[in-house]
Amino acid sequence: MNEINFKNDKIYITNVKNFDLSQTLDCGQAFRWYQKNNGTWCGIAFGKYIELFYENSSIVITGATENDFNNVWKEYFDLDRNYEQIIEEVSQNPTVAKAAEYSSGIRLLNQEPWEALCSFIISQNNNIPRIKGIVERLCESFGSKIDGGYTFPSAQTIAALTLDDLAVIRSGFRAKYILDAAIKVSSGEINLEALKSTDYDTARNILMSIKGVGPKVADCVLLYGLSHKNAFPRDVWINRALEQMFDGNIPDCAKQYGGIVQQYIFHYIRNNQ
DNA sequence: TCCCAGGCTCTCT
DNA sequence: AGAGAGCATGGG
Repeated sequence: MNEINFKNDKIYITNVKNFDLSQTLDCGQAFRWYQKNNGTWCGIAFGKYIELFYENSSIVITGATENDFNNVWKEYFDLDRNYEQIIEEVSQNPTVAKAAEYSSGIRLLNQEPWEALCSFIISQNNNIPRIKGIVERLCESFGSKIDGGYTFPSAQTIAALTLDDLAVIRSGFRAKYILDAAIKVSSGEINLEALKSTDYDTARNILMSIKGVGPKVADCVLLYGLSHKNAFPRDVWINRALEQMFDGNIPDCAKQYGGIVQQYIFHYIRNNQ
């Protein structure tokens, strides 16, 4: 099991398995992490900015207090989940084993529900570099300035805007979807937190009542923002992979940890044609 | 330049 | 219920 040490304003994660910074922060599950020239990863979540890097085979976090770590980052980086055991289980399928081996450093981030919803609405019919650009403009335009960058704007903040206001982020036809989501969430019509403990089918249908949210975006929100690890988002890449590697069917071993298997396959196919 | 992107809505059968 | 066009924008 990994051990955590707090020393000189740094947090050391040692003996952690299945946690590769590049794989985890740049695999298309979150859009606000970037790497400096010196290799350090930087990003903002839950209104807080941190940096991460390697030091003597440990992962080091700077910019976070011990309370931040215990209340936010430990859960965000899914540090209590045993990925080694999950990989062992799903590797009963040799094709999944290949994808899991290739992607074994990915941890599923537990992101803020509203950020996940907004980000994956933006993701539809879009490419990852451009998604990042739109999300960044959204934060710079409407988030709060903190050391290191801008926070992700709240649903309340977005709900108060007009389509003209949103034109600056250049999200195209998705702007009206972002607005509808913001209104439904900020008004309380949809309680995202509550959907964490709502059964998968019901939560998925509620999310799909938002304009611009279909099966795929709903599954991404469930998986990345609402702790439903069985959700299995199917995008063009996954459909391509399922066709090429699994005869078009989701492998049986993906029932319990569907989303984690999905992420392994997604990362594998994107980096191997 | 042209194709396509972590899809969805709307319309027409 | 299922198929297909259209959608805003810009990265590669």
